[in-house]
Amino acid sequence: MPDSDKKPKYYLTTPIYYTNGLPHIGHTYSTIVCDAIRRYKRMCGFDVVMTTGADEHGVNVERSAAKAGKSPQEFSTANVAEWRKIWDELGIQGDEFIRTTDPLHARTVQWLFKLCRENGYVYKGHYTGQYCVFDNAYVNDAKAGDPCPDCGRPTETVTEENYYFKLSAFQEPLLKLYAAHPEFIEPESRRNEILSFVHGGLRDLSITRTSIRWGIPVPDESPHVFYVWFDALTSYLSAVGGPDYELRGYWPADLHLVGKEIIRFHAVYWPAFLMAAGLPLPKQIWAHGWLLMDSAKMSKSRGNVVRPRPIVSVLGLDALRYYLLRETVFGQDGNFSYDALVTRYNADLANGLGNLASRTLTMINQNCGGMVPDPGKEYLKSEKSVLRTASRATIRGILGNKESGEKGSYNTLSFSQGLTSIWALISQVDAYLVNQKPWELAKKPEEKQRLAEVLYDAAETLRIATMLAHPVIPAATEKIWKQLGQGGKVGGQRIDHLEWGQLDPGTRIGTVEAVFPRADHKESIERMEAMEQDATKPAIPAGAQQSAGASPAGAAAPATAAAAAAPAVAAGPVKIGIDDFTKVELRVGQIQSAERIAGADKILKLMVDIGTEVRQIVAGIATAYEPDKLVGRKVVVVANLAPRKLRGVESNGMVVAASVEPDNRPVLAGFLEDVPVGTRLK
RNA sequence: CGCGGGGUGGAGCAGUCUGGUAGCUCGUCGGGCUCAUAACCCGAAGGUCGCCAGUUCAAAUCUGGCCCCCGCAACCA
Repeated sequence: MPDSDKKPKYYLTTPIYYTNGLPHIGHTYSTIVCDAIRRYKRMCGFDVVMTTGADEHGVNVERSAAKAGKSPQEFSTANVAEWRKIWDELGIQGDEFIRTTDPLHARTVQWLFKLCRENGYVYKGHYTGQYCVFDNAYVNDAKAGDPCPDCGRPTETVTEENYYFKLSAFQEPLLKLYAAHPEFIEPESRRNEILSFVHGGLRDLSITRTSIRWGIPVPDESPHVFYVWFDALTSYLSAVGGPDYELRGYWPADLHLVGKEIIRFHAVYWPAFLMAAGLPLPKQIWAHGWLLMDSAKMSKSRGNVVRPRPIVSVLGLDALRYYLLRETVFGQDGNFSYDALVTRYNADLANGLGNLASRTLTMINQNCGGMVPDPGKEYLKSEKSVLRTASRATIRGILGNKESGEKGSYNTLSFSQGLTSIWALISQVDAYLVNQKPWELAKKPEEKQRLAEVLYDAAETLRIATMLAHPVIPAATEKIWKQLGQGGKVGGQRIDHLEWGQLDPGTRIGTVEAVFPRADHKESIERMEAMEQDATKPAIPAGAQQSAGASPAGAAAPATAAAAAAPAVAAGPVKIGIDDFTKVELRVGQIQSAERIAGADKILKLMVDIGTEVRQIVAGIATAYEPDKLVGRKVVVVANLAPRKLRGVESNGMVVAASVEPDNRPVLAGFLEDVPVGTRLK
């Protein structure tokens, strides 16, 4: 209502995700962190808008769509629907969901381009690179004559006309920006990285393509289409009104939360585009680290991808949220393992907060007639309660202190620190209860006053912990709030007005029930793993990446299009006919010599006698075999493989080896009987 | 000298910017309590903070050198 006009505005964004596959734990991490910040800011009285979205353009989508026999638009729409459904299940209420196929977004991109161009920061140029005609894509870093890494066909040197953005003109302005606003890039390590990158000089950026069709057209420049980053980054502006952003009043964004792999685009390109267009700059870019899989435990069950659904259905949404925000120091890389997840759940949520709520409220029910006891005005005013002092310190540590200028851990996104302090407070209440023994006080009528004091202290501290934890574990805290007999929603409270003593004596307690039932450690893990496997096997929409080896150990590498050059691996194993197999010429070869290649530690240069000739073959077996020990050994060779240069050395064939988990250690294929060199396998 | 992140009690981590008591969670052992979700509380064992040198009254923390591990990239046709 008119209220929202008065509230200060706060705008934060998740990256927009490349929707070629389904969200995994990494995407979930970024998004949940944003959601927690959003809830916190709401509780501080801000009019908050949080956006997330989908980056739908690019060659990979185009290709996956073709494979699925759909138009890119259809294909992408289906994926986006699935993403939205999952965010919905995860209780992420993004206020805006931006799609790059949205007409408003297209207009915004074109508008931004026009502004940059009018201001003289766009010029026409040429891009020359190695192009694979079959795959319809440029091959990065390939030299003339190199084959395509995807399909092995030769690439062609292609020159295409495109528009360049004069990024080079922004080196000084950017450095000035970073100097004037040290908080612009967080954390510090990332800021240093960007600083040195920009100091090293900036090259102009090609921002359009004529080789791609699935993208936003450049106005009046027919075959030109905008290239990923110019398109994707602009979505942050389109999400809050595009060219008419001033009407909505949310731009500039207060916070762009991104993964560390895409910090450069957000901290360098994006502000440069905006400066060129004369638009206001976002206030802060925060790069979080990656969530790495506990490889030893996960990889044996192949595929390192962990998805949110199984976790949520076994332990609940709050368990996942709590784990993600508590377990890793925000900004650094963290580990994910089911084992740690369940341990955290039981130790902190079930035994900690859940149990405290249960014991406190039960005692009030049993001894105080189900109403918050009244310790009397005098006690409430006095400084006697140790929990009062402790609570105040915790509140202050998390929310900060205006007078002293302390920021508070939530304000610096130090969620793990904030949560640690809340749980330390919870532990103090547990200790307090054991010391004060309210169950004994209850037996002595003369201790009635003391009993009221103790239980009031416990309940009030519980209330404070509940409010403080709410941004991170919204569902459970709402339940406890209700059990405490509090009106309204916790989420609707003003956390910045939180102080000791706001719990009214006489409040009737609600029904007490376990908020976080204890989980059986082993069984929970088994259930989650089983569900993960089930979900991975059958029909995930085409193009979903279920690969074992694709992105780094299933890491949280959300990213927008360009960063996620992840190969769109097609569906499951396809059966081939015998004729396909006979195309492969397998022969017995004998290694005549083997040597290391300078500067390469994984591959060996082999000379292999295959009967008709001696071939030079490069094999990736250096980590498992000593060169000298290979000489004379008989191996299986793919003899008709197209030549390929590896580390500058030409390889004419391939030595067949098993790739043994967990490290894909190569083990050479061979024969028990002696076989003449050159014999064909079929 | 390709880029980056690490090496802190059995495991996983904080602390390092702003030198001065090495902290947390889990696990182990012993004890207590019984209101509570077999929970909670107390205590104990366990660390030359990767190695070497330097600065300093004082170094996990600052400086220099070295070793090792992990991502990315290049090199697993």
